[in-house]
Amino acid sequence: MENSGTTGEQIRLQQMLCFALYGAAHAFSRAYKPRLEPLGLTYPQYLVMVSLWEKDGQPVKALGAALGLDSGTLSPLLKRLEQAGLLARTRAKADERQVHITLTEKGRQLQSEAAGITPLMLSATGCGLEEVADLRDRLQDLKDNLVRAGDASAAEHG
Amino acid sequence: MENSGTTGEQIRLQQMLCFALYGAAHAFSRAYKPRLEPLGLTYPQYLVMVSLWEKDGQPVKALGAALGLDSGTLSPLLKRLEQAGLLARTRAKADERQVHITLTEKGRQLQSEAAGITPLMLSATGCGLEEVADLRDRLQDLKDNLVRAGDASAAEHG
DNA sequence: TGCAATTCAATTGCGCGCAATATAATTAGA
DNA sequence: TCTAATTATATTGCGCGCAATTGAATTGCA
Repeated sequence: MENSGTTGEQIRLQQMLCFALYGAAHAFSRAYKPRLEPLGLTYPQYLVMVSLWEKDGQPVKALGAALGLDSGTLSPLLKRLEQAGLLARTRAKADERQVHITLTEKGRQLQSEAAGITPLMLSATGCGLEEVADLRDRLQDLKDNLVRAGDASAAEHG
Repeated sequence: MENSGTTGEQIRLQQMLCFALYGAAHAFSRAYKPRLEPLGLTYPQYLVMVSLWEKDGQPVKALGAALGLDSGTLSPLLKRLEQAGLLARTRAKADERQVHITLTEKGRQLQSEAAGITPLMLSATGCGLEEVADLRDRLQDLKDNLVRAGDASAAEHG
């Protein structure tokens, strides 16, 4: 378990990895907030924009796979970014089920406005580059393990 | 910043610590879900119960401080747990502004039903005990740094 | 003592995050 | 070819998470 104590011990919030993760994730979101507010973005919207700056023209499905989100989350979020004039949603001609997300000029320009955020956030972590990279890699492995464990137990039970 | 690349490089989602954290936190919540469903708890509700199992009779304020949540989140959540018969909310006689949260017998009994979850989650992480403890401590430090940075910049700007 | 400032909890409003469902387009198979 | 299954996206409903506001109780200070 995530409780690193002996079997039978009382679980303590402060001992739980999941709670440390929960708190750190929220802390990140709160730390980003005042930096993203001038850009008119929420933190999840910022992650979507980062994904689009990296690869423009993705269909919703691919964006969802990159971000780990489904259409129930992305559809309304993308609608808000479209309303804000940052992107366009266009039905693919080849397959009309797909909607491709394309940045507008305004959406592309936002990248340079956001460029200053990353160094500010790095300094807010109080960590060095290798420390950040190491933590990131550990968290990616942890996530992969949790997902795999979920898949395995789902497979067992039908 | 959290991007460990050279200055001026394109930010990539997969390089960002904040995104790894975001994904791992969601993965934890998803992994807990099938284990908590039989108990009728959501993941945040489970964290509240863990806090109450550890220390019963806390006022809402103290619970919020322990969990990093405010009354806007806790009030409705606690109301649901009360409806489920797991806890009671009682106005403190000494200070009628405070509401103390006390577990019911059913709420206390749920602890033993939940006892099996922790070892299952530990194995789902695919990590050893020291690895889990180390990651937890790093995340707690990271959170503290992010909170401090936020406090500092808030103090600067009034 | 009396009144302003503070504190605690609840409420409102909005944006995720996700399960479940709906709808439309495409593919696969009899 | 005609239909059943699958796929992509959107919608609905509910529970967080948080800012802003409200209302009531308490504290502090003149």
